[in-house]
Formats: sequence, structure tokens, C-alpha cells
Amino acid sequence: MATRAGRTQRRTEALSRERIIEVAVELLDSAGDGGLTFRALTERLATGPGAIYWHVANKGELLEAATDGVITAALAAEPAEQADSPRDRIRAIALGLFEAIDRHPWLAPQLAAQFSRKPWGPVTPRIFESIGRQVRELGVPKENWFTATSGLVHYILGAAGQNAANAASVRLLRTEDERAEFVEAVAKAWEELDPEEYPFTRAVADQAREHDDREQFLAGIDLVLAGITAVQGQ
Amino acid sequence: MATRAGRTQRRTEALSRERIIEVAVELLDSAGDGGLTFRALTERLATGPGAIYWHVANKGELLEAATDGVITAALAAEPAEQADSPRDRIRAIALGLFEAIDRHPWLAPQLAAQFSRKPWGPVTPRIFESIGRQVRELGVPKENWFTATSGLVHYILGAAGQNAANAASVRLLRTEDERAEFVEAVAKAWEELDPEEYPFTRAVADQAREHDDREQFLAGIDLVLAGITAVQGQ
DNA sequence: ACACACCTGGAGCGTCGTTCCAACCAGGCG
DNA sequence: CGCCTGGTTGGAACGACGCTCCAGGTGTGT
Repeated sequence: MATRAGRTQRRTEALSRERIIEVAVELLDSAGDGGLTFRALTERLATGPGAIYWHVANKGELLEAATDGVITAALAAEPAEQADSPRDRIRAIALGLFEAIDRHPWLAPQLAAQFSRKPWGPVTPRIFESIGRQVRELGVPKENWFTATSGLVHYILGAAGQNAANAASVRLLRTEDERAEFVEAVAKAWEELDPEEYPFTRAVADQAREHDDREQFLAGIDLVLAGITAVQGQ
Repeated sequence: MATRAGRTQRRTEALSRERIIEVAVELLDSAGDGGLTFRALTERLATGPGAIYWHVANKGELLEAATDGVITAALAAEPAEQADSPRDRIRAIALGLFEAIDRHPWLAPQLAAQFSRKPWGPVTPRIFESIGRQVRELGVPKENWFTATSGLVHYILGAAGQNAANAASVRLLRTEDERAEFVEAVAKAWEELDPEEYPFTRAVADQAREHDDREQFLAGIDLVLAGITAVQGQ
């Protein structure tokens, strides 16, 4: 349904599907996962729920559209630095997704849902394709394309989603001091675990305290890439 | 709050925190993410919400407790086959988590939330520790312990979560025929993508059609493990 | 100027998580 | 023996949610 693309575009600034999605993304970004409410939406758009439901079937479709829009933009953005090798291009794509999910933490669960419930939808192939092409150019033999690409995509979405949830909860702490305090508290809690039961976690508490999320993410990408090129030729 | 461990255990089968969590897991398993309702809970336990709220602070705490219980059981279970090397033990732990998440798909988002919002909670260190110990025994130099373990855990949770969401939606299809039909439909949709825009995805549609989820997951583990041992010594 | 298809927003339904509180019941005290 | 007290229980009710319904507005084609 939803005829859309009104043949005559009546008003200068009317209610449109695009405008609704735009505000939905704003609400999700500013108020988190549960921030997208039809009541908040009607208030921001100065309208009623009926008007919104004319443009959008339900909340699920609105979330899908918001996800699609943000992911498409993230994959279309050109990498800041030049990326000459397939390896660098994979790193660039991964970093683009990482940053998109970091800016819009609600993306993580949404992506997981879309990958499974609608693998034929626009998002899944788009991500798979852009990573897969570079895997192919890496010289991976064809019979391993699917395994290598799946592994990479799973790592990217898993790690980025994890980091996003993390960043979202840290972002609620307003001052820089509060954030440092949070990281410190976690590291300390790990250091104070039972030495008998948690020797390893205690030992890496210091590395957890000092790690940088983005570097850690890229180090993981390198790990998987090393695995891909180690297991098979090239 | 919550005196618990009632001094006299009045009835033979009374309401207890343990009983509530048990039923909560049943509800989540049978009815999916949104199946856990205080109304469904009161009905199954033949009581009112007040009684439940006396044992449990709120829905979030109930979800945490359910997650903790299931994960602890999964990590405690002995691997079916003997696992002599650290590599085999990592594969066994990963497979245990994979199967736990497969059986309880609601675990995936819940784990992601707990890892970020409460990294000091019981679940995060427990998973980190059991993987990390084997990473240490793999001979990885100490300065890379955190990176290697994070990479593994991110892959495991990302891939298992993805698979869980997938399996959950497929499980809604009753007959074996319907499931085969679903897989076939996805593969076909991929094959019919625009050849200009999606050459790679079209090329691997066949591999997607024939892949086995569990094997694919383990292949990804091997990929990361190969990366860990390739990047650094051993 | 009339009609009709498109678009709007307010009222309201059913369900959710959660709170409140009157009643209940077992064990200790008079 | 009865009562009293404090740990438990469950029913009623509240506010917020997603969503539906529908009586109207609004503008364009005729």
C-alpha cells in the first residue's frame, strides 16, 4: 500500500514518509531503544497517530525503514583515507559500519532482527555484498567465499553491536569524569574477583581499563583477516 | 530485601524466586521474546502480580536471573567428546554457548545488554574467564590476551546471536518441508538479485543454500583461532 | 462550483509493567 | 488457647504503550 510519491506534492513542508523516518531516527538517537513512541512522534510532528499510520504500516516497518536508510548511508560514504588493497577496503567498510552503529546504537538489535526475519530484505544483501566483494579480491578460493564472508560479517555485527550497547550506556553519563569513573569501576570490579575462580579475568583487567574501543575492534578485524589468509592460499 | 531461604519452608510447593525464574524461562522458550508477561506469569503460577514482585524487583531483574541461570548451566556442562587441546576446549565452549543460545534465542539480546550495562555482573566475567583461560593456554603472549579473547567472544556472541534469531524464525515453520521451502526461497531471492549490483551475493547463493549452521559457526571459530595463532607466536 | 480521492488528528480499545493495599496465615507470646 | 505480628499473597487499579476507527478537512480535476 502507501501510494507515496504524491503526484503533485502539495505543501512546502507537509507530513511525508521521509519526514516521519527522519524524526524517528532523531528520537531513537536521542532517547535510545525505547525512545521511539508513536506518542512522541505525534508530538514532534504536531499531528495524530492516524496521519502517521497512513504513511507507515506499523512500528516494525518504521524501524525497518530507519535501519535501511542509515545503513545505506553508511555503506555509501567514501572512506576518509585511501584504501588501495582489499584488506584496507574491508577495514574501511567495517569501520564505517562500526561508526554507524556507534552513532545509532539501536541499529545493532535491529540489524540482527532483519538479518534473520527478512534475509531477502535490502539490508542483508547490501552488507554481504560489499564485504564479500573484497573477500573475493583477497584471493580466497571460491569454495570458501561464503564461510569467510559470514565469519567477517558475524564478527563485525557482533563486535559493533556489543560496542554500541556499551557506548549507549556510557553516553548516559554526562561528564568525562563520570565516564572515566565507570571504566575504572568495571576494571576494579574485575580486579577484585575471586583469584581462584577468575585468574584470567583479573589478569586482563588492566588491559580492559586501557583499551580503546575502536582499536580493539580493528584488531579483531585483523585477527579474522589473518585467519582467512592463513587457512587458505594467498 | 527478599529474605529468601524461608526459615520454615511452609508449603510443599510454594512460590519461590527459583520457581518464578523457572517458569519465566519456560515462557521465554515457548513464546519467544515477548512471551514473558507478568500476566502470563501470574496465570501459570496461579497467583497475582504482588506475589511475584515480592520475590523479584522488576522484569529486568527477572530477565537477568533467567540469563544467568541458563548461561551458568551451559558453561558447566561437560563437553560430550574429550577435549585435550586448548583449541578443542575453545571449540567445545563455543559450541556449548551456541547450543544454549540456539535453544533459548532470547539469550542473544539479553547477553548483549548484560555485557554492556552490567559488565560487573556474573555473566560477563564467567564467559570471559572460560574462554580466556584457554587463550592463555594456547600460548598467546600476555599483551594480546585481551584482544584475542575479546575477538573470540565477540565472534561467538555475534554469530550465535545471529543464528539464534534465524533459528527462532525458522522454528515457527512447522513442517520440514516448510523449512526447506524457506531456505530455498532465500537462496532463490539472492540468485535473482541484480547481476550488476550484487554479483558476489548471487555467486554464493548456492553455498548459502547448502550450508549447515553449526558447521558454519565452527568454521568461523577456526578462522578466528587461525588468526590468533598466525598473528602471534605458537 | 461540485465531487471525490487523498490526508489528517482526536477519541478510545486492549495490553503492558508496575504499585497499592486489604486480607491471609504460621509461629511466638501472654 | 487465642491473639498478634510480620512475612507473604493476589486483586484492583494506574499510566503509557501500539494501534484502530472514523468524522471530518483539503485541494485538484471537471
